[in-house]
Amino acid sequence: MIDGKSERGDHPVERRKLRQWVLKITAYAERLLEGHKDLEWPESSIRLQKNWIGRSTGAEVQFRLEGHDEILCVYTTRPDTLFGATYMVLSPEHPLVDKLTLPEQLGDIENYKAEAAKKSDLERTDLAKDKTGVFTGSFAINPINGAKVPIWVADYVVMSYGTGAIMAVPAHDERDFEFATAMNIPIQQVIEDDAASAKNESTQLPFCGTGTMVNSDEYTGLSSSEGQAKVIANLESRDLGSASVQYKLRDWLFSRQRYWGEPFPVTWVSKQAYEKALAAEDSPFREFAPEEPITFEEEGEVRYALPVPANQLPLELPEVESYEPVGTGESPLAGVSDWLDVWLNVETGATLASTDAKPEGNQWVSGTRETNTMPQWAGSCWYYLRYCDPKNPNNVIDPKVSEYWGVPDIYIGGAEHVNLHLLYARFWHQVLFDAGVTTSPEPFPKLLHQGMILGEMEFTLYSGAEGNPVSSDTVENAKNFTQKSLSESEVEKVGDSWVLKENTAIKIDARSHKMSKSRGNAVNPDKLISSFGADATRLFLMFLGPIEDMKPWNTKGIEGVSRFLRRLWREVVTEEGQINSKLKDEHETNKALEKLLHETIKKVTEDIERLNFNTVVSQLMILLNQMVKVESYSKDTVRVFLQLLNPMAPHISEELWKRLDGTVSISDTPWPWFDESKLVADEVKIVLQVNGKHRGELMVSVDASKEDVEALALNQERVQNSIEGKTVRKVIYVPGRILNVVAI
RNA sequence: GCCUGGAUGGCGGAAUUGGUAGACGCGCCGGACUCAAAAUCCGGUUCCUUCGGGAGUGAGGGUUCGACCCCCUCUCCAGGUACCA
Repeated sequence: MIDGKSERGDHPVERRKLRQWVLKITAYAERLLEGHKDLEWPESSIRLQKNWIGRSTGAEVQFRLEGHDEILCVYTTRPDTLFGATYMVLSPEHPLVDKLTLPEQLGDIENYKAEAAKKSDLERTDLAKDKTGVFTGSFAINPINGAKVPIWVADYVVMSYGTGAIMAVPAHDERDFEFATAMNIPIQQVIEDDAASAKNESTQLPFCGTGTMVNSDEYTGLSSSEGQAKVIANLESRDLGSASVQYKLRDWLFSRQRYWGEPFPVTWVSKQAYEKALAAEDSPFREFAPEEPITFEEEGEVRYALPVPANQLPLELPEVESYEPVGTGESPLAGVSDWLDVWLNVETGATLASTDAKPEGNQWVSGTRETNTMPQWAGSCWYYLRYCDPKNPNNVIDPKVSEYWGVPDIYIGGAEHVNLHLLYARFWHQVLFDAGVTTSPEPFPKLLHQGMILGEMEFTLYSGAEGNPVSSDTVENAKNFTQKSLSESEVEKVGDSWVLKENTAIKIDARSHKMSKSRGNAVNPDKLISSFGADATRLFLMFLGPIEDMKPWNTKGIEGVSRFLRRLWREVVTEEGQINSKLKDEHETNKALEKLLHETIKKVTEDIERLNFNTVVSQLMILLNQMVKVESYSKDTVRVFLQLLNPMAPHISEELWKRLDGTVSISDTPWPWFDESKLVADEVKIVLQVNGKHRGELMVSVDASKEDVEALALNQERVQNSIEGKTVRKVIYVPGRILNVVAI
């Protein structure tokens, strides 16, 4: 939406009350938080969901109203600041606003409400700079000390959180402080900042932390946390409040006013029809009927939501000529009258189009189908279960099948899904778990966010109106300058910045951008595959860097992995298509190569487990480089190499495997194992340091003692030179790694 | 504003437990092969250097025999989020 108009088509946008369906995700808020502890997810993603669910603890406090019988209930996380409540605020939509508005304030309040209604939620928060509000003329009584506090209406309080009303404590809340200052409302300090007091300073208001209570009668001197408990206890004893937990999470609006999407399996009927449908013991309607009927009033008549019985499912969308809106804000389905209006048999559930004549018998009643449809989440929240049992006509998934397959081992997806899909799917899964459909409590035990691949590095030169080049660090708004993209040969790096070669005073903007159509920097994988093959393309994507990182693309880099694969091919197959004669039938005899092979098995196995694919590729390159260097090696060594490569480059590894007399497919062979004993060398390299500085290295046998190594080290010329004229104070020896001589 | 990541050669990155910083690859430089090119192979490639060394992982400080790694302060970049009482 831009300036009150839709971005597409420029239509005016307005808010309208609509009948909607919501899923009660708030009932699972606690479960969704609780479940986090068993998830192997990035810390930051768990934190994101936690913040989104937004659990807070505090108290509901009841304020009596002067001259009214109603009670004004507010939610606060800081009952310890109750003595500092110098005014109250109602959200403009709060139901008590009209009642509390005195006649002389009526005009102002009405105007203010109208203004607030015009603003979208976004605008209301966008215009957060200056606080606005209007006094109602009424007062509330503070339950803790009987003080009379004025009641205001302001849009910085929203109806959808807590009770839609607050007690305002300007001394200890930034927003209230801002508002009170603007409206000239008294500010009463009731908490002291302990850190400031310790330094003999006075508390800087607004002070929003916890501290020591002051100006609070018998509570003065208590810590915030003690005070909170005592204030709540006091209120509870007088039935004027109670401890309370609130969530930011709202119930989930699950209906859409469009054609596409699963229609809600509900028929709206009269009260008589509804009761009749549920009366019979064996009624097919009973299975899905809610405990309390769901109703709404339409043109003075109350309509009852009768669930479509199982024998009528699935309810499918009607074939229609047009998906155009009907103009009322309802779904296009509301215009498909031969689908919309039905004759319903309240005993059997049978449903006929209303274009047919009404069948005989008083068990047939008229009904109207629900026209809202479901959002795409209706499918995306459980597909991973359904994939395991896609043809099951009776259930989402057979619980036995669910138990066999379990849930996805790992979910790889963007972080933008954390507060949408991943939260929604967890909710659905928990509901299905409670219903006994699935046997695992959580759908995605392990989560990984892959990083985005950016376009190639671009060098951009900015020029002013006269075509004069401008240094990029002086450019604040790029739109005011002409941009020219430069090739790498026109720029060079000086210090930390990229500059123009011909004028090194001009800095160049050098960065990678998101791949996008508009920028034209997208890379077509089909082209890569046709030039380099699918194996090289896969391998390069993995070689680029850590999977979670955002990385710039560099098409030239694919040459490297392509060469690696071609070199491997040449190692195994000669130009004539024969197996290379350097590959021997006997077991590996080259000790050094065998050691490297086992190191590679270990590293590849562990790195795949950790999803460190880039280092898997590096390690395989190291091994191949060594194989190329030596004169000959065993076919077994190549076979293991191919097995390790197989998950990364399945085609070439399978082909070479077959050429090495592989009878079964390489992917059916067991993963190679490494022999710990093959990893230990007879000799190890010890790095020699003097005062932490590298001063040479030494090969010693693995079981050399500290004394032996020390003696050898002190014999080295470079070591001697470094300690000349100094006294050796200490020698630190890390077996197999390092010997550090500390000399002063 | 707040929260979360991150910063290492010309570039992508490696260093998994505090123990040789720059693995592996790209690019670049030099050479071999070739009539030539492609392909391939060999050598070099952090910076400075008086060739002994010295400096170096965004900046500054600290802990340690030893710090890319731990602690403090700051800068920049990326992502998320915002009247939630």
